[in-house]
Amino acid sequence: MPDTPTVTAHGQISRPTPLRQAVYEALTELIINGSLKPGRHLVEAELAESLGVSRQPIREALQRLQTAGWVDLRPSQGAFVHSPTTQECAQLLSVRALLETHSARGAARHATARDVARLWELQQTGLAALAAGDARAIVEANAALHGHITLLSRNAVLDELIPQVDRRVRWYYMPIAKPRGKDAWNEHARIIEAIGEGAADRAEELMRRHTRNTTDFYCEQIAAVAGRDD
Amino acid sequence: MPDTPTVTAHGQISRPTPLRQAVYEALTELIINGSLKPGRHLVEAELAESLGVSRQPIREALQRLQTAGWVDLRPSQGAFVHSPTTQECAQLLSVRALLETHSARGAARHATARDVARLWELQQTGLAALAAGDARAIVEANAALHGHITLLSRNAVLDELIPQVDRRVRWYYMPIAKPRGKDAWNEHARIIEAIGEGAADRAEELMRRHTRNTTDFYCEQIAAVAGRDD
DNA sequence: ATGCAGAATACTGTATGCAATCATCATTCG
DNA sequence: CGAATGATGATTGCATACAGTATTCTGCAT
Repeated sequence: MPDTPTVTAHGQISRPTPLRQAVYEALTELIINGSLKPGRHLVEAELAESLGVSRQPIREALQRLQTAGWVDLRPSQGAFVHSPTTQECAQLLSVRALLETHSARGAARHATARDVARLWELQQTGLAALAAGDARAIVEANAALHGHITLLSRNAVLDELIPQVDRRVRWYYMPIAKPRGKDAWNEHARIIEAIGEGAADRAEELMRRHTRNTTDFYCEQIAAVAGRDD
Repeated sequence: MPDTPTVTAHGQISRPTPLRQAVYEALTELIINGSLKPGRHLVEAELAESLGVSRQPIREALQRLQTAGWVDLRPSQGAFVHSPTTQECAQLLSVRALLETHSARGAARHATARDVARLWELQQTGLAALAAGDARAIVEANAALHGHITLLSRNAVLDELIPQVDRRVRWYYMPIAKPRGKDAWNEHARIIEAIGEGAADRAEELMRRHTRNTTDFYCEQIAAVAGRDD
């Protein structure tokens, strides 16, 4: 994909994409897909050369990666890919549950018919991915759906905070996406219905249960795995 | 104060503080105390000169300031001090309520006697500031108390997220700190009691009411002011 | 063999310079 | 007289160079 100016879907004019942004996206991708493993020392000069840019945009991207929780930045030592603990994953999921529950309520209050139609489209995408058994596509569709619900909540603060939590959850979520899949997408359907009817309380409660189910499922899976090698 | 390595109170060895950190703190201070007003264009070269450093640390600090919500960073145009809308303040307060409620529950479950004693100390500091009528000190003590509760929740994710929300709330909160004061600190006392007894449910509920009261109070005040000049 | 001291190396932190981009203002044409 | 257009100055984005610090390796004494 060339870095020439492009036009977004909304007809917005595109400012030339800063390199630091491209670097940020490239690095998150490398971390998510496992090319850069947790704990690995990220040397600025290496990254700069392999991505074909200077150290400056690398440094700026690393700053953002730190606040997003992808890397740990230790003074005069450099950047290290963040190593998640199972404890942290559980905390991340529980915080996500809080925030998304709140956003479901907001979505139910603000969504238009058009918005809801879009949610059903995303739901279809997810079901297709589930049928195809593509874990990566499932996780992506899941993130897209949840992200759109957040958008519909019309809450700028949530919209800023949730991605920070959610993208990381997405990372940890990958291994359990398939087994959890069927139930999760049934729950999605009922949440969308509630949003479509503007039933704020019901949407909130359904989302609360949905995220709690996901959290529980995750913890069980982890416990099962931990039991094997402890 | 020289920047030679010193030893902190916890016996930790202090890595030399990067300039970007100092710049970050200096700029937040300037924004909070009003020297840099919302909407103002922050020119890198100006800041660099006035702080006596080069543009590089300034740029890195601006990156962090953006993710923390203090400034808006528009590509190839530079940084602008974020202009909060009343709507955004309300959203910020409601999200803070969610997160702090959750952290109060965690604190009640994990706090030791020593931790609780520390909370009472902070409470005393707050009462003293209240008696002195020093709005700035009140806000600071309030932030310190809430921050310590978050710490006690032993939840790394909350500990990372709440400051992002809380520091901004602190900013908006300044004007209403005094009138809200008395009630707020009474509520604090009961929350601390609940934490001391390890009563998670009660601590959670008290915190929920406390943050809701604060939110309501803020909205009323804003409405009153808006009524005047609309 | 083991622990320690010191030098060498590698990396980060900071400063500076140059090119690309944007906003502003004067100018010209309808 | 107003609007479109081109030139100019200011500012950001990126690259490179240098200084300070941490880590590692080697050699030596115990």
